[in-house]
Amino acid sequence: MEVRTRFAPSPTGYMHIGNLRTALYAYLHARKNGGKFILRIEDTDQARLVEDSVKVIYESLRVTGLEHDEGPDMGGPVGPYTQSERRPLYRQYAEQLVKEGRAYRCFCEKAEKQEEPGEPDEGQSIFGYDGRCGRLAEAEIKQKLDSGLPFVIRQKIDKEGSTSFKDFIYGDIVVENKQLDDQILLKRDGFPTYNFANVVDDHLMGITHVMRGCEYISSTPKYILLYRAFGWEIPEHIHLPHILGPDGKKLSKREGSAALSDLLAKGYLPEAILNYIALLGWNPGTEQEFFTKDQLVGAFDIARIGKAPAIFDETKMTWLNAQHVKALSPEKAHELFLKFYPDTVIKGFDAKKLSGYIQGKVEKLGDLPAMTSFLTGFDENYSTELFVNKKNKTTLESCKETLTDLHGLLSGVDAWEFNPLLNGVMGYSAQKPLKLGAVMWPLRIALSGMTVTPTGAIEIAELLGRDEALRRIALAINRL
RNA sequence: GCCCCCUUCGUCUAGCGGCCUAGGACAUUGCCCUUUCAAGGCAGAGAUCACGGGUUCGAAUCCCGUAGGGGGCGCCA
Repeated sequence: MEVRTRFAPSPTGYMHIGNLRTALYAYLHARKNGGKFILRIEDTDQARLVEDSVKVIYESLRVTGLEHDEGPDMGGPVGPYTQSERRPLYRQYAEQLVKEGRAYRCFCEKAEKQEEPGEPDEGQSIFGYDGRCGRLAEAEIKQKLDSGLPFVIRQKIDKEGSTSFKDFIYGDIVVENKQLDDQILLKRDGFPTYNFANVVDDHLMGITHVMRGCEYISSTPKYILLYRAFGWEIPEHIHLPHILGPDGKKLSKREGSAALSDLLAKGYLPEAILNYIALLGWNPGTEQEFFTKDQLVGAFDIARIGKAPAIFDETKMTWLNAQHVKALSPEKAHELFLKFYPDTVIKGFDAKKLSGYIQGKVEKLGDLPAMTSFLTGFDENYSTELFVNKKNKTTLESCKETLTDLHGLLSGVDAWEFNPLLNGVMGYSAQKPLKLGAVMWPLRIALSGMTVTPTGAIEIAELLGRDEALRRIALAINRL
């Protein structure tokens, strides 16, 4: 049977990284098995519709390359793929259950959820519905209906016994039926709840593997009861452990890494993001950690998904991102860097050359402005203490001497290019004699005013150009 | 309150009864390289496998309990 997975986000306005991972796994599983990856929009909450948020979903899938085979934008054999357009279907199936006595109309007042949970009400549970409308007599129902009372449709759950299912990750899950609520299937406004729509749609759309966050694991028995009520085949259920923030709590927008857009803005490569989140809860069974998207497709296996929640560690993602940056072709890297360089760098310097020099050191593209600040934002008041370096045995005095020599030497260089510059400096260090590091250190400090730079002294000198480089060296000599 | 789930270095993880003196990666520390600080290479430190009982010749691996954490109990998804 063809594998069919789906990603079913609700349009909230941003792509949560946990949801993205769910999409990734569903995508990988479908691709790995030559199946179909379907996009379904779950917009059944009319009160929460966010303008343009469907676009965010399309855009997120596009930039990460998680292309779907069927969806609202391209159609497919089991459309429509937007739940708000499937309302008649849900009504039809809900009515069918009512007719069969597996669901009933409930005329009760809306039980507003308290915003502040506070102390749970003593005694009477605020949890669950007592099922009273399920015991209404035929005549009462007719009378309420005739008087135009609004109603919802609730699933009728026999409180005897228990219901179980086998989760692919978590194994057998058994729940006493008395724990199960007569959940609402169809809301007062005629829209289905998630609880109902997901079952109807997953079945109608032929989904073979239901992948979603493990917050649904407790309600899955209710879905199982629904599948049984309809006599539908139960798909494979694959509940995924959560991704947590550094504090071990839910990954929140405050961390600045909960949304895909945040990560992209910081300059993480889409492929690196996929690579990193794939490893949060899954491992290939080998020691490989660097994966392109295609390599993930090849290596992915739902059998190797773990059970424990994972903490999102931006440090490790940064490292992985650096690996992906290194793997880029120089042309591609430069093209991407261009989007992050300040205008002053692009206009004032050989940006292409710069990109080539620093590619191996870029961790995330958002660091580029700070990394290149020494070019345009040279701070002439840098501390002269920077010149003192134990390892290279440089002192303020030695640096002054070296720089004075270098200034004279470099002034005479014919072509201000990497090789002549390097040869000049190397010749000087050999002749002096001084360790190359002892020469390079003061030169680099003088040119950049920084102790750590994204590239070496010669490269910086070349990028700055003769006049500026010599000016900075002269400045350093004066200050020493 | 009731129910479900989870628990191996700081973090991501390997491990599915003997290969474990618990392996790898990030981070951290030190060394090396000397066409440069960095990057790269190498090495070290870091986990009484949450805790307590069992089962077994043998347990990180199986069973039970405890604790801690997470999730669910919405006319949200």
